[in-house]
Order: sequence, then structure tokens, then C-alpha cells
Amino acid sequence: MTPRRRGRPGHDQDAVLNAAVRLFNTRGYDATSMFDVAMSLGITKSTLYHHVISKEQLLTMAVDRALDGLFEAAAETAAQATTATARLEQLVRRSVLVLAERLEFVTLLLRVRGNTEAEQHALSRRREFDRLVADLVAQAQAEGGVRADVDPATAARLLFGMVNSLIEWYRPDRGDPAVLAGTVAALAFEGLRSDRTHPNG
Amino acid sequence: MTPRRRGRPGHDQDAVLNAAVRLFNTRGYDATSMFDVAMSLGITKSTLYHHVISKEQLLTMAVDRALDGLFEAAAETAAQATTATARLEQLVRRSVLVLAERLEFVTLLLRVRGNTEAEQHALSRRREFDRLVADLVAQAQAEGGVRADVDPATAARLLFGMVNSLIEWYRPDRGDPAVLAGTVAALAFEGLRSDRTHPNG
DNA sequence: CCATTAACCAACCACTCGGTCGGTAAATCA
DNA sequence: TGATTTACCGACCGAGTGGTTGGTTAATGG
Repeated sequence: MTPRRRGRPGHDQDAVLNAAVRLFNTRGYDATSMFDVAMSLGITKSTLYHHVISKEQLLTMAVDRALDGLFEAAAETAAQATTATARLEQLVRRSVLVLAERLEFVTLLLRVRGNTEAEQHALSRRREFDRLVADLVAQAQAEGGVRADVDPATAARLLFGMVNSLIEWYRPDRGDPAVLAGTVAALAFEGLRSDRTHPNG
Repeated sequence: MTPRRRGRPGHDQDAVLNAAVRLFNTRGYDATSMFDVAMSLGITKSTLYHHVISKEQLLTMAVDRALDGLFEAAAETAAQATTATARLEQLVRRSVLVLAERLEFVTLLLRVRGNTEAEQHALSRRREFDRLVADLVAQAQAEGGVRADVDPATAARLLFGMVNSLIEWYRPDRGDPAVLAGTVAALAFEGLRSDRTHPNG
């Protein structure tokens, strides 16, 4: 199946990335040294630098995987020909799935502070995603599907604040992501209150 | 009014703490050196150590201010003799006010990773607060004020995930915190959807 | 005027950091 | 077999880190 690679067998870049990201998330990016990453793989620091060109490259690769996933989700929902309200709910559900699937990468993304050029690039892509959501909320309000008494940008931020909080407590072994996506969408759109008439019965 | 202090006038510990926390939040705690903190106050590193005993002490003081605020809010709402649902909503509103008022301190708190003993102590107080919220949600469900089809711990996490997201985008000059607290409570309890019957007409 | 109090600084220290260099060990291919 | 490819390591480097030491400067109080 997998075509045997030439040369001495060992770790590849993907294994290195996964190990690094796991450490970055538990101890923090700056608090994790390249020595720590090497140790966790059972190799030396110089060997680590054989697989990767810098610490920052590891960060860049990780946040790109997260951002690519989110923008794919956005593109797929945008392609659907329904109401803006339905697309917004779809985007929430799909985003939850992306967060669950690429949990470690998204976790790192959401903690980026913008200290380097690479981090600032990631931040700017994040802001682009936020604008996209805010626009969708505004459209949903215009068509009457979403309450119009809140600023769309604020609503978008609170909505995805809820979604993004997943990285703080969700663990892959804890339940089906699709079920969780349903819970999040229900809470976001119908609210916590129980003494209300449900549209579908 | 303020009783003049003896000795050579200059910075006091509070000024140092505020400057430090501001830098910790913009660059990250580990990425900020004590030299940076000193520079931002226009003093040298050794003078900085005259006001404070260690970098970790600055962290501890900051997160304690945040946690004290949150637990005060919890104690005040717990003292009220109404329904659990009303108390939960009050806690959400009050928490938003605490976040807005002590924004920098809470921001630092929510980014603590648990690398040192002091950080682990902060994390354990955070978890205590989370349990408190989850219990309140469970009580509200039992009395029928909150939908019972979601796990109380999950609902509590999502609810405060939304509240805590404030630190990512709220800025003190942006609107009245009390209005924001109302928006958050409305979105959390009534949801985004607009095609629903409102209990109060 | 002088003791006291407090803010301040230059120089220093042991240590860790991200990253480099030159060379070796183990696999595949011809 | 021998060339090629790839993984690997020990030793090193300059820059910075949190923190210390010993001493100076400016204010207050008696």
C-alpha cells in the first residue's frame, strides 16, 4: 500500500508537526522549546532541524491547516442555495465539525498573538473569516430569520465565541461531534430558555 | 486627599502590575521579558525588581484580581432569593460586567496554561467556578426554566464560552457594558432566531 | 540638618533559547 | 558491491532570560 520510502526509516514531517502542536497546546508555544519537541519524539534537537526549518514554520503549518479547514467549510455552505439563516446555521455546524476534527491545529490558531509576521498573517485570515460570518448574520437579519435587535458583528462574535470555546474543553473521545454540532446550533439559535413555543411542534 | 508617601516619588506596585499585564496580553506572558516591562515604564530591570519579587508574582496578582471578581459576582447572585433560572441569568450579566471592568486581568486568567504551581492554582479556581455554573444550570433545568435536552456541564461551558469570548474583542470604549450584558443574556437565553413568540408579548 | 524611607541604576551571573556544522548509521536502487 | 538517499547525533554559538548585588539619588519627618 504505502510505497516504502528510500533511505534510513524514521520520523517524517507530519509526525514532527503533530508532536510539536500537542506540546505547543499543553505548555504554550513560547514555553515549549525545540529541545522539548525533539525529546517527545525521542530524537535530538539537530535531528529535529533535519525535518523542519524553524520553530516558526511549525506554527505556520499548524495554523494553515486550521484556517484551510474553516474556509473550506465557509465555501461549502456559501455554495448552498438556501436562505442566509440556513447557511449561517450550516456554517456553525460545519465549524464545530472542523474544530473537533482539527482540534489541535485550531487550538493553536486561536491562541496566536501576532508577534511575528507569520502570526499576523494568520490573524488577518481569522479576521477575514469573522467578517464573512458577520455578513452572513446581517443577511439573515435582512431576510427576517435572525433577530434584528443586535449588531451583526457583535452577534457573530458571540456566536463564534461559543463555537470556539470548544477548544477549551472538547476532547475527541467525548461523544459524537455531529451531536455536539446539533447542541451548539440549538443553543445558539433557540437559546437556553425552555418556556418557548417551538416552530416545529 | 491622598496621603503623600515618604521617600523619593516614582512608580508603585499597582502601576507596575498594570503595565506588565498590558504587555503580557499583547505579546503573551512568556514572550514578554522583564526587560520589556521595565522599558514600558521607563525604568531599568533592577528597579522593576525593587517593586516586585518575581515575574510569576505579577501573574499571580493579576489572575487573583480576575478570580476574586468572578467569585464576588457568584456570591452576590447566590444570595438572591429567586429562581435558579433568574440567578443564572444574573450571573451571566454580572460576569459580563466583571469581564468588562477587569478586562486585562481576566484576559490573562483565561490564557493560563498550568505550567507552574501558581498557574495550576488559578486553573483549579477556574474549574471551581465552572462547576458552580454547571450546578446552577442543572437547578434551572430541574425547575423547568432551562431546556433539559442538553447536558448541564456542556450548556454551562458553551454559555460561558460565549461570555468569555468578550476578552477577544471587547474594548472599554466600545459601548456601555450594561447594554452588552443585556445583549449577551438575550442571545444566551432567547437565541438568535427571530420567528419565535416572546414570553412578554 | 540629618536620619529615614523609598526609587532608582550599572554591571553582573548562571542558564536556556533557536539554530548551525560536520560527520555517521541505516535503508534503497542499480 | 557501491552510489545515493535519508535519519540521525554531539558539540557548539550568539543572543537573550530571570534574577542579584552594591551603591546612588531624592523625597519626608523630626
